[in-house]
Amino acid sequence: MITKMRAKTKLRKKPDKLWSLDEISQFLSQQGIRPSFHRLKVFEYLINERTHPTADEIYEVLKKEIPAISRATVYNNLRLFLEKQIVQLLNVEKNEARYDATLSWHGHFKCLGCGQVYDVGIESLKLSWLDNYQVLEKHLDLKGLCPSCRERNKFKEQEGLNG
Amino acid sequence: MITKMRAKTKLRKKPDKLWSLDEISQFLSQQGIRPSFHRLKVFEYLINERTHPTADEIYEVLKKEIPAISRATVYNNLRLFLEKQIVQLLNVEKNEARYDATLSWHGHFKCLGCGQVYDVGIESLKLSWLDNYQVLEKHLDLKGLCPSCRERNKFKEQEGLNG
DNA sequence: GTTAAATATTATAATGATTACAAAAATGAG
DNA sequence: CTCATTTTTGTAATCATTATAATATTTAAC
Ligand SMILES: [Mn+2]
Ligand SMILES: [Mn+2]
Ligand SMILES: [Zn+2]
Ligand SMILES: [Zn+2]
Repeated sequence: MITKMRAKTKLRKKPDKLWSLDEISQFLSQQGIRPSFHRLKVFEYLINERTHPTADEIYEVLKKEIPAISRATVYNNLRLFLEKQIVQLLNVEKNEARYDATLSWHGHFKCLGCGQVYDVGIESLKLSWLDNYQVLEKHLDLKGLCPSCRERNKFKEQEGLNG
Repeated sequence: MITKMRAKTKLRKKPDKLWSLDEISQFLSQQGIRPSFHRLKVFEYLINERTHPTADEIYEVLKKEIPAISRATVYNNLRLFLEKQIVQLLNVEKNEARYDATLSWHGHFKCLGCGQVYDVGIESLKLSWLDNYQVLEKHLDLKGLCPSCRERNKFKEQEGLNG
């Protein structure tokens, strides 16, 4: 009964403690990025929601609180974050750039049913013959169906087995 | 002297034997795809060159031999190949769809210097918590510098170590 | 606190890869 | 050969993103 701790964890999880605007402001300053208001809000969304949003998703959400915000501002700031290397760009799906403020090495799973992008823990990865290659970026991208979408599609799945 | 066979292999390799148009025609027919001439040539390029080309690269090459060919035809046939699942789509780089007729599980390395896309062998990959998820696609995409581009950039690399 | 320079934001135009569309050409069964 | 189906073509449309130039805001100097 003592072993088997750590229950099975959800793949995408909000951070335990949300970042305050003050903390974000400090962090951006440390990184040599001036903490303008819109900029703070874009980063806040990335770091506190962790939903791997597209630029447009961020724009649509922020527009509710800041009706004057421009789509270009969101794109501009995301580009800046990429240059400064405080967020990473995900290309799980073509024509759908998504952004992630988590930089530690992990993979992504996109559900083709609901469209959500989940984090995937990577326990080990062994590659052949990369001596002398300088690896600057690594991306592991999976696609498929999450448990609930799979449940909803059970019928089709079984159909596939026969047909 | 008997051990240590198999010298270090290049990451991207042309197939040992090129496919003839006849063999390709047969293969497409088997897959329920009618082997029109342009279609054959597009697939021939993918299967015999193995350079992970973009649609436009294929178009530019085929145009030399078939001046009347249309860019739309290349796109149409690539889309058909994807639907029929005889090629896979690579999203290593955003806004740069590349196509690969090798379907076995392997990763890709794109050199940021010369732009070439190499195959990477995957010896093992262990993921956490994907029970109940149905994985339909897996992509491992790396970016960096290949040995020769790295050599050419040695100066900059060392600069980075100091500055 | 005014002023001037630097930076950020905005609205809109431009880009570029891909797709949609409709007409023309090629193919194939009968 | 003839008609129906498929393929190809050329062009227009789409859509995410970037470029541009004007306006607004922030910062630092005086
Ligand atoms: Mn992530
Ligand atoms: Mn490959
Ligand atoms: Zn789902
Ligand atoms: Zn290179």
